[in-house]
Amino acid sequence: MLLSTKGDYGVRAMIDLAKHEGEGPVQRAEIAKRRQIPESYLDHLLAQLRRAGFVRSVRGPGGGHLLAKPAEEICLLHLLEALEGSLAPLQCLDNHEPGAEAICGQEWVWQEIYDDMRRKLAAVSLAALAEHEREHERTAVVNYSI
Amino acid sequence: MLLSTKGDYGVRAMIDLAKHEGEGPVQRAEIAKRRQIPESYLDHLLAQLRRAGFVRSVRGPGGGHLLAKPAEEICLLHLLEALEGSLAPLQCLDNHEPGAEAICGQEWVWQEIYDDMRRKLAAVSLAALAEHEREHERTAVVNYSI
DNA sequence: GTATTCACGACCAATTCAGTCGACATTGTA
DNA sequence: TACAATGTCGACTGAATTGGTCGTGAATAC
Ligand code: FES
Ligand code: FES
Repeated sequence: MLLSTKGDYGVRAMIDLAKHEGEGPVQRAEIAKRRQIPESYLDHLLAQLRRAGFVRSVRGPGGGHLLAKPAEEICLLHLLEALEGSLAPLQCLDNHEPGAEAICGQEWVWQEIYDDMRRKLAAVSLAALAEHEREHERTAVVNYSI
Repeated sequence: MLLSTKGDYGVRAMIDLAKHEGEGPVQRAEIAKRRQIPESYLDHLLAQLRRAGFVRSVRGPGGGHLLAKPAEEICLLHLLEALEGSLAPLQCLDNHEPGAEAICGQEWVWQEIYDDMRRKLAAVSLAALAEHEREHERTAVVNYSI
């Protein structure tokens, strides 16, 4: 498993914020309910996202959480790296020791896969994810109404 | 981390066997030394690989381990899945629950990355890995001799 | 000043990782 | 036949990670 629930939940929460961009703060309890995340756990994730500069939070009545920057400027790669640390499929791709190739001749395969994955994740913005979800909702409704 | 040391060590061992294909059994101690794997741990991995049908083992003096089928017919995908279980980057890609898209709109991204990764791993055979390593050895020697 | 909301850290149970160890089975050789 | 070399198997373990819960406290709108 490359991603723990932390990454998954964190992205879910961010998609939720993106879908309510420009509508003022969204409360933790709302996100937790809509995205099926334990609220007290979501607390930690939002804290992490806030420290990483993706989220801005407002206290007091009517408070909640908002995107700290436009959804178009947040890509899945940076988001997940903030939540999960490195996404490297193998330890050695992060801190590469010289001479490793001699004892383990498979790094080239994984390096390529890793690069490819990062490229793909970098190409997906939060705005794209939110739009994709809206699109999905529309087709789901259509299917239901038939 | 998608792969634990189990997968990495296991593949290292298999590459070692592939490089000695046709030369009779290779002993655990040799593999462990060459590939820097704790020998008693390697024991478990070889057992797993044997149960999965990739390795044949011979007991007694002069015994050891060999590939159970030609190196060309063993691909990295099946090998790693035997060692690690599923390689899915997220739980939900294995046992997909209906309705998940409504609460977590990112599966499409990961599904694509996953499919891509599997395709790449399936395209790499143990023979290719062994050959790649031999090639690397040659260029390393050349570099050293300059 | 009170209700609402976020902020932060302590704590926890379960699981997985990365092994180690010891007893045992098999087989080639002297 | 005895013995040495080798693989086989399962029990056990310490450390880390995962996926949370809970309680206290701080900010702020009203
Ligand atoms: S040590 Fe890097 S792939 Fe094995
Ligand atoms: S539940 Fe599948 S990607 Fe989030």
